[in-house]
Amino acid sequence: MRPARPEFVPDASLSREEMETLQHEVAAAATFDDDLSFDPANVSLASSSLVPDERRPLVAGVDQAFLDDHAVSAIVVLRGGEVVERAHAVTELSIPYVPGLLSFREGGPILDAFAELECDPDLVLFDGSGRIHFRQAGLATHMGVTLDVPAVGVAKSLLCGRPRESVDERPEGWRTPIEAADGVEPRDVDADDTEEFADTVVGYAYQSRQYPNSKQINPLYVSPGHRVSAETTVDLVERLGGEYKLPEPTRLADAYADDCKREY
DNA sequence: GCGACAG
DNA sequence: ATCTTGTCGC
Repeated sequence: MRPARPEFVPDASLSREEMETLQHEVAAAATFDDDLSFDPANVSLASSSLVPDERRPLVAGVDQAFLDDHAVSAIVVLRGGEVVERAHAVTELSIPYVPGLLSFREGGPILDAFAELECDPDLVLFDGSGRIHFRQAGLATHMGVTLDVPAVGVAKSLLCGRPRESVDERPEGWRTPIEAADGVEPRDVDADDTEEFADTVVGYAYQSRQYPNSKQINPLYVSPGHRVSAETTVDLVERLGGEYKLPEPTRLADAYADDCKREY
């Protein structure tokens, strides 16, 4: 799979200011409404289904592992509970991690792995934020727009924005909106409605797992990457959840990245 | 100036 | 993200 929008491919050699300018363009090109090729209700981890394969989406999980200055980017594609393809790439890293600019460090390596992928996923889960980002252009948004594929971001901690309610000690399945507050810029520069933008729901905190008598687990922070709404994003992550905290596609990609790293 | 900050 | 054994609990 190759970039549909080459002009948005993250370039690690850009200046910080140029990176932020590109992020504004990516955010302007992003769609935070549902524009899917499938019915979210047909998303499940069941290995067999009465629903014909054509209507069961190919869902990909993407994750990375690191060794010194190299990134191992891994992609695992599922149809229901079955793995239908895996791909990976080892890429040299050129810049350090900077909060808010993650896609410029890891985006290129991820696209290298996508170049190795034969199929075209109907949905991709990324490890990081999408719309929950200072300029509404987190890793999932940047990659989703560049590949023009429905994308969601799944992060283990909150980059910015504000949970509507406290996220402490919540039961499995619980969710609460993440509002833009003052940490997220509006996309429309001409808008004079920045006050109400603060109430915009840019994602959700979602308690995917909780063990009975064990230490409290932190929620996941999910957000739209591209071509999916915040509400559908949580629904999809819920439907793709298995026995662990991370949704199955992400968890499998995580394990596959580690495997590739060991034998490298 | 202070605090916050995906992976 | 990564360096890492045992250990507590379902």
